[in-house]
Amino acid sequence: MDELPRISDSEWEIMKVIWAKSPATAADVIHALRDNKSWKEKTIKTLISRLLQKGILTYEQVNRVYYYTPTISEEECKRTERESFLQRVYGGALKPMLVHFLQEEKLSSQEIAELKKILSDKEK
Amino acid sequence: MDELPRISDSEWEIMKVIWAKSPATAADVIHALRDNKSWKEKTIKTLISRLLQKGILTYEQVNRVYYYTPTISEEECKRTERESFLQRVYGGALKPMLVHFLQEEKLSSQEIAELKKILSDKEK
DNA sequence: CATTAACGACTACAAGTGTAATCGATAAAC
DNA sequence: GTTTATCGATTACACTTGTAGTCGTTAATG
Repeated sequence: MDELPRISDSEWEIMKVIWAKSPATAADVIHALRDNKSWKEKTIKTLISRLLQKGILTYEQVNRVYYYTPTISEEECKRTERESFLQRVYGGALKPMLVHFLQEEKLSSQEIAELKKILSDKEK
Repeated sequence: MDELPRISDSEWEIMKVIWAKSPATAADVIHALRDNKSWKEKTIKTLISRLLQKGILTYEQVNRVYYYTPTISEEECKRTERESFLQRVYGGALKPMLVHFLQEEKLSSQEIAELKKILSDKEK
């Protein structure tokens, strides 16, 4: 993969569904998003088409049903997004970003313990 | 401020300069970005105009020199971006996002210590 | 078989973005 | 004073994004 194309906000919604249910049909996606998104079916179809064009999805046709599969892993996309967010908003400065998130958001004490453990492990 | 408009990637570059040097002229921005961005002056002017239109900048004219000032604080914009990133990519799940960042990126042992302290304080 | 329903393909269209160039006014330089 | 250099305002233009609608084919229904 030479250059990974941008995935827009709306496209992310589609991708999250398809990553979760890997060979997914358009109907699957429509069904999965029916409740939390007020998109028309056609809108979802359009987004899927664009993801195909961008090469982020492929499909396999079985009895005239299209099964869509991601060509990029969710982890890879997430990493790209993390990098781009970190760069764009914090100029790449990791610690200040983490501090903001930690101070701003809520975490259970169990989650805090896990994070501390990760940090300790990292400390080596 | 009712609805805060989106700040695009390029616009962020401009804003970072202006936040850093609060009443800034176009020349200041052009100068600050000359090295790491290959934008033409006109491009920077356009971006500044759009930020004005969006109401994210105001200007004060002193002897035909325009001094631009942000109307929104950097912290507020960062918070918005953090929220949007967290929501879009991780569906709002804070801990997994933090785990990814912690595992993937480099931190000095001092930074690790600081983060652990923040976590401990949070634990209360 | 003919009608209809469903699906993907193609078309639509305005707003936002990246990336500038041109225009018009005015200030600085001769 | 006239020319020129600046500066912001206006215009340009293709691509992306959000948000669908229409078309043509084919499958299911009757």
